[in-house]
Amino acid sequence: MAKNSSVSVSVIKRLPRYYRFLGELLRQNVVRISSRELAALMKLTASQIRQDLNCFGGFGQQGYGYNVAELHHEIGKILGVDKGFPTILIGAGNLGRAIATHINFETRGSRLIGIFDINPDILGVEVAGLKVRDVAELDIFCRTNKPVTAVLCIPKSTTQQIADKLIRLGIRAFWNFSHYDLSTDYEGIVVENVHLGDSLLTLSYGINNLVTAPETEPEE
Amino acid sequence: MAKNSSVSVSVIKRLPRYYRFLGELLRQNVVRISSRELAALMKLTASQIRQDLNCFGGFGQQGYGYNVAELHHEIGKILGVDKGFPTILIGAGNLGRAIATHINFETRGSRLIGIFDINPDILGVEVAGLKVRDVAELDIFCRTNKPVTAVLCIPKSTTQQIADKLIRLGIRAFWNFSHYDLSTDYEGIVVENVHLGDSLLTLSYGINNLVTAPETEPEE
DNA sequence: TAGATTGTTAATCGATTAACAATC
DNA sequence: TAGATTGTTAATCGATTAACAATC
Repeated sequence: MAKNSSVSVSVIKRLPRYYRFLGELLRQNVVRISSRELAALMKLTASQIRQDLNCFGGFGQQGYGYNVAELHHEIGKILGVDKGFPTILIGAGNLGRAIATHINFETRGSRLIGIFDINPDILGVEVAGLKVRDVAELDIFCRTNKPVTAVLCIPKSTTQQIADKLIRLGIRAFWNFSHYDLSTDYEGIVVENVHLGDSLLTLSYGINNLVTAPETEPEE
Repeated sequence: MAKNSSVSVSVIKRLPRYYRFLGELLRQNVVRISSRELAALMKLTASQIRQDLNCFGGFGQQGYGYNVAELHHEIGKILGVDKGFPTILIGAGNLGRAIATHINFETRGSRLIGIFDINPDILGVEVAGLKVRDVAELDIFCRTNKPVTAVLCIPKSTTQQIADKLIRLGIRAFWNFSHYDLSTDYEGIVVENVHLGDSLLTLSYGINNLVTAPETEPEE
């Protein structure tokens, strides 16, 4: 059943996308789908879909395909969508506040239970239904509420130091938006570095190359 | 010189990270660095660094290594960091406003020149030094100012339609934050789909697996 | 049963790593 | 010159795709 030991990260990174597409199909009341049909929809190969799903178990049925509701549910279980891991957010600046209000944590395996900042001007302000607390309260808050995940929306200069402190306080997962590469190989700690700046630069490369070298073969 | 035809996306996605680390070294007044030293710093192999850089040309010198300032500058040129591609942002909700204020477009090849929304309550509000305009003005604005890039911070239901419209208005690049997969194979259009929700779900998977199956080999 | 489609093994492709001759 | 380190070719590794027997 649980074959999920050492599934490659390429596969894991595709799971949320499968989950999204299956959710959409479910909303459209599609009952069953074959790997071929799903592949066409998601612009993948049917082979890849079957390989990916078989890392976790045989969710399909020969001659029939996959039951959409069941597959959606199973992938949700693998991702832990309703685990509601208690989560805190550090840094209630522009980005932090937007993440807190814009992201639907509840449907993505998490539950936002605390927001922290150092800026006195912002303490007590309500964001996403939570009052912004002083980082000085972090110790007592973590001991009491045992958050598992920390969302970091803080300057790169303080990230490593805050991360170390949070690990000592029992945090086991980081969703890191700071411009700092948080090491991904702490024992027993999971890290998602986001890097929006890198994403924009990748786009810039694309534009630059579109304009600079549009013709692969000059015509004369 | 310009060997950059058909560089693999794996390599391209690493360029912004090289650029970041080299920028940091530059700030620390490091003059030269070998692929081995840089590899240790970035947790890559020296081989990979040399392979990656040689997709674009020989920036190093045998027996010496790489000049930090020069390499930083060259990668910046490849990424188009100072091209200042004119950019508009559609959707001035929580996320849109945070992106507008939080991202340093200027140092990442872009220049934010317009922000648009449909919500009458928000029109005219100043965000990142720009007054939020009505999407009804999009046509005239694009004809006048010829933006190249659009940042999409809009609901998934409207994304495809807005993207089609923007392509007709001359937009050639999308930085898409909506929960909709914008097709990545329009001819002559570049797309970066961000999907913060998928990122959070990937983290959730990680936590779920940390807790569910921590021991690879049970001890008895 | 016949048709369809999976689960899974084998073949291919691409990306990463290792090795080393070229050269500063 | 000798030592160091690149640029580049060759070897390895992993991920994707193709093929097909199993089976619903």
